[in-house]
Amino acid sequence: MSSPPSNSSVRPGYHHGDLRQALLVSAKQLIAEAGIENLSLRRLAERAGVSRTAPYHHFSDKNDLLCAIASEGFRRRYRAAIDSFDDASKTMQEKFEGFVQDYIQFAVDSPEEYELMFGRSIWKQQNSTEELRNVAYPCFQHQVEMVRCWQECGLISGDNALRTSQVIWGALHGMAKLLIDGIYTDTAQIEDMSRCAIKIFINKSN
Amino acid sequence: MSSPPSNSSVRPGYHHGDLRQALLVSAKQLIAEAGIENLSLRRLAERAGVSRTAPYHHFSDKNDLLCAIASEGFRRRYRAAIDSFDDASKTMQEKFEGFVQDYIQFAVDSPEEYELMFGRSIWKQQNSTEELRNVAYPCFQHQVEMVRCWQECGLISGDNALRTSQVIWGALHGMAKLLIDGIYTDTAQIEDMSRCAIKIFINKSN
DNA sequence: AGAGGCATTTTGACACTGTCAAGATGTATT
DNA sequence: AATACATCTTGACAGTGTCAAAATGCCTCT
Repeated sequence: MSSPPSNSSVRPGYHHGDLRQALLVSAKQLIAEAGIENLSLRRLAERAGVSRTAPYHHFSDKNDLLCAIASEGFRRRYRAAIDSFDDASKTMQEKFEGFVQDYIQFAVDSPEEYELMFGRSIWKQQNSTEELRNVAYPCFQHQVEMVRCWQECGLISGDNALRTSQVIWGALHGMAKLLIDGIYTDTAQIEDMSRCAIKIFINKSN
Repeated sequence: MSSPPSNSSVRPGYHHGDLRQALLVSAKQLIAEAGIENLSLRRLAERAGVSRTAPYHHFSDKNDLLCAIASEGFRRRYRAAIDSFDDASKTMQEKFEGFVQDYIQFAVDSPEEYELMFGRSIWKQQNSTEELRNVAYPCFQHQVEMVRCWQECGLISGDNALRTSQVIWGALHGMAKLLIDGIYTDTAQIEDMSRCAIKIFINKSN
């Protein structure tokens, strides 16, 4: 019954101040620690020091919560990708290599967050929130535009940017998934794999 | 309660006939209908006409059941891949194109089964059964060997068969996942995407 | 034949989960 | 101060996977 004082946060208002934010923070923690499948709203509430149903006043659903976390992830990824691509001190090839390596590295460094962002749970059916779509689609779009640039400058072959982008993203996504899902077990090969992928996608004439 | 099975085949245990097989069949049905996340052992048992805990005498775990189903999938996939690759009437290029298209098609046709076979649930941690590993690893290995052949005959570039195979499989897996997870929504583009992937991976000189 | 042995199945229970309906609480507005 | 409102809690329901103990039916050995 009486829950332990539950350390963690300082509560400004007596109504916990900002539960929504606290939940998001705790959720990201829990996910990073124990994986998505081990995230339960009840434990989350307990960790935040509130009752089991308190979260329902800030998120309509468990799915709603997950979408909010994923949205944050996409925002971060998007910004990182833009910053890297707009870095004037890099050549186009360096940008491409950076994109590939950063992508894989992100997935390997934050497997649970990656799983959440691209997993089936939030994209299948009508599960995706409008907020999630509003931040994720531009992120996908940006990848297509980068590929178009790399094609126009001759770094990458092919004429259809969308198709090429789908294949390249597919490759990165697939390798990332196979790695973090435990099918590619040897994580020491990551760098080699990335290099091999880069070599395949870049025009041979360069 | 019911009269003895006067008809049909001989089987070991007489209680149900062959519960294990019946469970596998029902499970595949349920998965195909409602997805993996909606498969519960209890509903499965109910559909098979037994009590909730009966399945536990044929599968140690829910995970054990899932691994058994996935194993079947791998066996089927493996045989199909071998048959296709050993078809003497095909050129090497036709074999490669067939491999790519068949792979994507399999995933799109049986999304739930594909999800189960390559999803994180059974591969993460120590979840994978020995039986599963014994049938899946040769399947993966076979892909590497095919890539080695395609490299040796000059169809595909690169010298390291393992790395190249990882990238190619990654691409197929990634595209498949993005499709069946609902991120690539336009399924009409599947064929175009496959063609684009083939074009990228095949040596330009051909 | 009978009797034990064993695989199979069931009933009951436990600890979880997400989520809804009502009520209680504190804060803000009038 | 009184009222409105957002927030939080308690209680409850229907699920879930899984364990322990008991019941059932078939097989084999003597």
